[in-house]
Amino acid sequence: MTSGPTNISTQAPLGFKRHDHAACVSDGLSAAETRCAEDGLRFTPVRRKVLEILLQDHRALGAYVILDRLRDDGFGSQPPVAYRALDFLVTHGLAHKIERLNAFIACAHPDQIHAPAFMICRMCDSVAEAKSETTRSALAAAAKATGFQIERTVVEAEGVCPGCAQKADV
Amino acid sequence: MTSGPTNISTQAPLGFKRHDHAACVSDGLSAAETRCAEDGLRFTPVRRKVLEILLQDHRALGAYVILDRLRDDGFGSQPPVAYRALDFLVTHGLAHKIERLNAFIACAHPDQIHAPAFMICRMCDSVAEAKSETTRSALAAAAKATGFQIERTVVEAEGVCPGCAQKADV
DNA sequence: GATTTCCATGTGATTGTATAACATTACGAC
DNA sequence: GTCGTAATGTTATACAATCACATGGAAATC
Repeated sequence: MTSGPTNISTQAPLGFKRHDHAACVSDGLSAAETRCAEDGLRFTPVRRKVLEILLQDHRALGAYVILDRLRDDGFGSQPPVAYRALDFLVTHGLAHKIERLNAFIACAHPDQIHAPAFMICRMCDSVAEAKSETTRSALAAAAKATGFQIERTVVEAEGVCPGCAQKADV
Repeated sequence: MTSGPTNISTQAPLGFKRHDHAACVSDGLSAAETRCAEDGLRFTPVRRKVLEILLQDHRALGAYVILDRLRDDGFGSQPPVAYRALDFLVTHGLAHKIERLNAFIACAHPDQIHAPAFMICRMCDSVAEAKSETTRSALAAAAKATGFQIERTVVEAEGVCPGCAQKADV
């Protein structure tokens, strides 16, 4: 493969922006390795493979799609194989579940603790992760008023991404 | 049953607050009737029954639980019966889906258009609906920055409700 | 009032999502 | 090495959601 200093090797179709997508995958995997080493977690082959699969798309993948790809690579082929790896990744902040879609996506900011917010395009299925501290604090205020203790938040917006909006406007 | 003017007939265990729960059900049903009459919608027996079932709990019910209760009352027993009624209620703002639980709950403010936010207690499974305009606007700001057009939002907080927190503290 | 049309319901079958339960294997601590 | 624990493999099953098609009933049209 030819590659210059700022070569856009894999023209990522999605994520709302063009970017060097090969870097997403390798950076994501090495960030996860570092993180697991620091925290004494075992970044086993299945877990690594599932994260790699997730990193390849800026869209949410259903557990059974992931399972199919695992099977292709010679891993176990029953649902728990995929679900356990996904549980691990989600628990340790390396991936997120998109509740609206019953699907999973690699974390875009694995280096920091955060309460994520997502924007889901209903036309191209791409999913973007936003750091939404403001949203979180607004929720926290509402909860405080009633004495509710928040442990986890789900914030997902469904709509049309910039790219698809442009195409639809024509 | 004895009953005074402000009798709390059914001591509602949940919803984060004690209240006259019988009123929740009857008020909810009549609000729905009014609403459907105004908008020329058909508030059929199945739809009415499903809303009544939802109103009886301040918790989210899975589609199959609802289906079981429908069957007990002599309605159709196949999944589509429940899902169609739920679709109707959700579409017209009389109920909401809690994505985190893949379950449904009656709307607490059926009289106004709103983007709801929910607080889900992981200990007692009760769900409270908050009017959270601030949360919505925070999300809108984040979306505007990237050019994303929001059509629908999912805002759900999971944690511990005041009542359960108190019990756990002991 | 009969007919047409549309919407709602009933039913069977199927697909997708998720977990329970249990056997087996690999790893790390001692 | 062996022992406890964590991870994986596998079977089976529960729960969630939709498809496709038949039936029935209300309202609109004529």
